[in-house]
This record gives sequence, structure tokens and C-alpha cells, in this order.
Amino acid sequence: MSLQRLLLVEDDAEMAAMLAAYLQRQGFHVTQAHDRAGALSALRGGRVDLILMDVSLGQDDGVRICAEIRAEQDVPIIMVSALSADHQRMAGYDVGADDYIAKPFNPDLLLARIRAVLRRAGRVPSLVHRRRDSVIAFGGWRYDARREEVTSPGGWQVALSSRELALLRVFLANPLIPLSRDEIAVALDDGHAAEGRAIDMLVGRLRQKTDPALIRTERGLGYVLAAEVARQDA
Amino acid sequence: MSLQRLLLVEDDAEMAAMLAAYLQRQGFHVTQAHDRAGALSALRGGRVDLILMDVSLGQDDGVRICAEIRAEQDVPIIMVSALSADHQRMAGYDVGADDYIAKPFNPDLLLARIRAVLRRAGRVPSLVHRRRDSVIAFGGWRYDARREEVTSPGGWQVALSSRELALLRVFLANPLIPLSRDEIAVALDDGHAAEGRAIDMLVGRLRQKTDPALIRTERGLGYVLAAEVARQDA
DNA sequence: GTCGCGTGTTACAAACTGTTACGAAAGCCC
DNA sequence: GGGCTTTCGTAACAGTTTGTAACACGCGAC
Repeated sequence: MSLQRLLLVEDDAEMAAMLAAYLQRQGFHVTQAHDRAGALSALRGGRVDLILMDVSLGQDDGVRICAEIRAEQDVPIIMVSALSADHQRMAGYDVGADDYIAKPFNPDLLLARIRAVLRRAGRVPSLVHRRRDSVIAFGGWRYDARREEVTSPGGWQVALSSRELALLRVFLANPLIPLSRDEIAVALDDGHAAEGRAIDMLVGRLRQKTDPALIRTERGLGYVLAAEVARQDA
Repeated sequence: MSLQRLLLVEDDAEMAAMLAAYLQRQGFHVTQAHDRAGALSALRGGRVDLILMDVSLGQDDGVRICAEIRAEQDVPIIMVSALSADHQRMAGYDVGADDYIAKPFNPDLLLARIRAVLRRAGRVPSLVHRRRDSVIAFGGWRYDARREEVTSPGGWQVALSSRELALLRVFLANPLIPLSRDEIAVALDDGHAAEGRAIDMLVGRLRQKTDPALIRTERGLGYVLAAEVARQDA
């Protein structure tokens, strides 16, 4: 079980620091952004499980950013509004946020809403593979979860060790999202961080047995599965 | 994104003519409108990248028109106000404009604001991973966003490092718009300004691996992608 | 035990990326 | 134009990160 990652978009430095500290104490990993550009690059940079965004961001408009993000990605968003006028405005237009909360708010209430949205989004076991789809196609390859078999685009069956299979499952559960070595290790070893170059070697062997282009290196960050996945029933 | 198209909404004929002439000299395509009806029909008539609108338009109210347009279209708008009272009024209510500028204004300042708004508006799509257009063509070259591959006009595949790819993406998101080293660095590094000559080196290496003519140097300013881009579906 | 296999460690080469230095080019002022 | 200054291109270099071959270890089968 990995850390939940929140992206906090708030231009008021003091409020942001306070919120971030509180949320970190509650066990979340918090990334901060203070404007539109920062929010978008944070989104691009790595996995985000939920966005907490202020409506008024200096000259940027939180509502528009929310709609923009929603048009592109499926990330749960909670909007925070300072003014009741904003609150009504958000309720009026359908911005696509999953929830709204007004400043000043009760921290416990905010926490409850965050958890509720995360739970609704089903994002809690984000690094863990879901059982119900037994065949996953990715970049021409196929993974049969029931038989634990991997088939190449040419129809050949590839023999992967159990650890290599586990690594593949982790990537399949997070396609197109860069995963750090630590995140991978945590997902594989139930909570132990990466040591040495073990993950590098695992990735290298998986690449060797499949397609070197499948897993791309994000220098300084980690690895990412460079293929979209399509889940199918058996 | 070829020529930037501005729609100038201004009822004072003399001021409009002067502004239009100035903006055309600066390389913009300028369409003029003098009232609400004209502005709306111009908007229906063709593509508009940015609206420059006076607050006081005879009997029409610029603020209302701005909100009206905003409700329908996603066009960046800069409001021009003659009176400081108007300025305050705009700042108070959130009209939906991207920027405000007060008359009388410094032409260079206006230009800078126009470019900033255009850049902000233009940069958004590609900082977020866009699903729709996965292949971008530019000056005979092709960039496949899904595979992160670059293909030369001759059909050769070019190996770019992740940072070089990121730089290319920044240019592709802002074709024909000069980008300062700081702007490039901010886009690349999540908000850190440029230090030393790192950006120069990056640009140099990208030029070396692609086509030196693709990226033109704007002496004293920065760099600009000297090719039009066309987005295509996969 | 010994063999085979999977897995982690180490070591070293290669790749990536920023820094520095210096010559070339471009602007500027006379 | 000629000299001066600023800016740019790029080669050389260095620090860091990654790929991978070789090896070591553990463990089960026999």
C-alpha cells in the first residue's frame, strides 16, 4: 500500500504551508503548486491521486484550470473557495470538480471529504493490480493474469520469473505514470524501500525478456511503462 | 498556429486605427470591431487567438460582453480600461478576462501582456498530456507523443534524450513564439529559472540531432521554433 | 553434496547533463 | 568602416545516473 499523493494548488503561501503540514501529518504525500503552470507541470511530473485546488489563484482562475485538467485527465479534484460567491459560481457551472469546500473550513471535514472522494474514485490501492480483468493488452503484448502468462506480439510465450511478473503487474497497474525505484520496491516488497540497484536489475531483465522500449527510463526519477493498456475480460 | 490573430474591440475610431497599425507592425493579424454586434460576428467569422477589448463601448458594456463571450468560447481576453474606476470594478468582480491594462498604456507593455497571455493560453495543451493528437508534424519532422519518438523528414528515427525531448515539447507547444531562457527553464524544471548556459547547451544538442535551422536564435531574447506545427490524430 | 535457477551485489562502461572557456558573430557607437 | 562590448555556439570536461556483465548467495530438487 503506497502513500496517497495530493497536489495542493494554492497561491496563498501561509495557507498552503499550513494545509500541507496538516495533510502530511495525516499521512498524505503533498506536492505544492501555486499557479496554473505549476499545477500542470506537477501533474505531468508524476502520479497524483487527488487535487485540492483553490478557486482564486491570483490571475489564474481555478475553475478554468479545473475544467482544463478534467478534459485531459481523470484525477479527482476538490475545489476550495474563499468566497461564497465563488461557491455559488462553481455550483452553477458544472466545473467537473468532485467536491467543493468553503474557506474557512474545519480540517477534519476537509480530511473526511478527501477520503470520501478518494474512496469513490477507487484510487486507494493505486499500485496494486485489480483482479477482475484477467487479460491485459499492452503495446502488442498480452498478460493473462489467471495463467500468469505473457505473450509477445508475435504470439510467443515468454517465461518470466515470479518477481519479473510482479514487476510487470506493478507497471500494468500504473501505465504511463513514472514510478520511482522506491515506489516500485514498496509495491513489490510490501513496504520496504529500494536498496542498491536491485530494481534496475529487475527492470533490465524484464526489458531483456520483452521489449526494451516497453519500459522507459525517466532519468533521476525512475521508470515508466511506455504503452497504454487495455483491460479485457477472459 | 501560424499568425496570431487579434480581435480589437474599440469604439474610438482614432484609437482603434492607431492600435491596429501598431499591432500589425508587431506581426499580428488584426480584426477590428466597434461594438458588441461587430465583436460577436467577428468571433463567429473566424479563428481569433486573443481579444483586446475596451471596457467603455458607447452604450455597450465591455464587461458584460466579456462575460458573454467567455460563457461560450475559450478565447483569451485582455480588457482595456480608460478610467481607474473601471479598472477597480474589473478587479473586484471576476469578469473572466485574462489580463487588464489601463489607458493610457505603454505600447511595449501592452505587447508584453498580449504575448504573455497568448503564451499562457498556448502552452497549456501540451504541458498536459493530450490524448487526442498524438502525432505532431513540424517542418517536415514528426513527433509521436505516445512513443516519444522523433522522425526526420527522410524517415530516420532520431534518438533524443529525455531532456531534449522535453525541450522539443516546449517548443512545439509554442511554435513561432520566442521563448526566453528563463521561460524554457521554468517549463522544463517545474519553476526554476535558468542558470548558466544550460539551456544554450540543450538547444545546441537538439539542433545538432535535428536541424540547426529548426530553432532560430532571437538574439538577446531567447529561442524560437521556426516551423509551423500541425497536430494529427494517431 | 551438487546442480540449476532466481535474485541481489559489485564493478565498470556508457549515457546524460550542466559548467567552463574561448573563438565567432552580432550589435553599437563613433 | 573600425574598434569595442555583448551575446552566442560549441568543444572539452566533470559529476551524476544508468545499463549490464560477471559474480555471489540462497534455496529447492535430485
